[in-house]
Amino acid sequence: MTKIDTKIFKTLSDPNRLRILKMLQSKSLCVCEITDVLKLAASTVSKHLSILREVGFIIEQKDGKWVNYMINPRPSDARISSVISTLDFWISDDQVILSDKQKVQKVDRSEVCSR
Amino acid sequence: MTKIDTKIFKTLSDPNRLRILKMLQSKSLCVCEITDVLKLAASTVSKHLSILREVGFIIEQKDGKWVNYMINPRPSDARISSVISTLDFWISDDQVILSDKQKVQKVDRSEVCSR
DNA sequence: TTTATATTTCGATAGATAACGAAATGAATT
DNA sequence: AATTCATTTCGTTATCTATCGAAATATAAA
Repeated sequence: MTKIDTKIFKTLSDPNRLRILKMLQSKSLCVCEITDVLKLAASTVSKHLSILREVGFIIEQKDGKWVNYMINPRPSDARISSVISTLDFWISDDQVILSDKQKVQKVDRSEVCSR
Repeated sequence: MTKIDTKIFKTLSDPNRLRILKMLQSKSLCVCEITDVLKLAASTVSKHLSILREVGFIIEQKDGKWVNYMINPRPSDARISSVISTLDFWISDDQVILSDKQKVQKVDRSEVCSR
C-alpha cells in the first residue's frame, strides 16, 4: 500500500517557514539575514531552510562563506509551483509579514552577519 | 502582533483527514462508515471530523442516531473553497485513495454500523 | 423505562516536531 | 597554518498531535 504524501502541507504548516517563503519572495537571503529577522537560533533557521529545500520550495546557491536561499524558479512538482505563484492567496499580508518585508528591504548583510 | 494562521495547512497535513475529504467527495458518510474504512477507533475519527468541521472543510447533518458528514458546499474562506474544488490536484489518486473509494461505494450502513 | 446503538468527550500515552546551544564543518582572511 | 565567520549537524528538551479505550451523551427501539 502506498502512503499518502502530506509533506507539502506539513512544510506549509509552520508559521516560520511561511514567513521565510514570503521573505524570499522579496529577495534571496542568507541564513544569518533570515535569522536576524525571525529572531530564532541559526540552527533552527537552517533546519527550516533544509526542509523547504528538500521539499522543493527553495534552492540554495553557495557564495563563499554564505549560502543564499531563493524561491525555486522551476519546481518539478506542479503543486509547489502553484503554491509559490499564489502565495499571497494562501498567506494574507498580516502585520508580521508586512513587518518582515520591511526588515528584509533594510537588512545589510555586512551589518547583520559577523557584526 | 497578529499570528500567522496555519490551521488550513495543519488540517491538510494528516493523511487520514485527506482520506476523509476524498471519501466525502464520493458521498456523505456517518462516523461509523468512515471508521470502518479507515480502521481507526471511532473516537479518533470523530476527532478528525471535528477538526475538519471547525476549520470549515465539512458540515454535519444530524439524522436520528447518526451524524452525516459532507463536504461544505459554501465555505466562507476562499482558500477552503479552492482546496475543495481542486482536491484531486493536491491529493493524487494513489492506491489507498482508490481502495477507499471502492469501499465507500460498497459500504452499507446497516451492515457496518451496529453489526 | 430499559436497552441498544452512534457519537463525543476525557484522560493517558507514544511519537512527531520545533526550539536551543554546543560541537563540527567549510570557506575566506590574516 | 591559524583564525574567523557562516552554516550545518547533533543531542536534548518542551510542546504538540494522533491514537486508544473508557466513560459520558444522545437518540431510537424494545
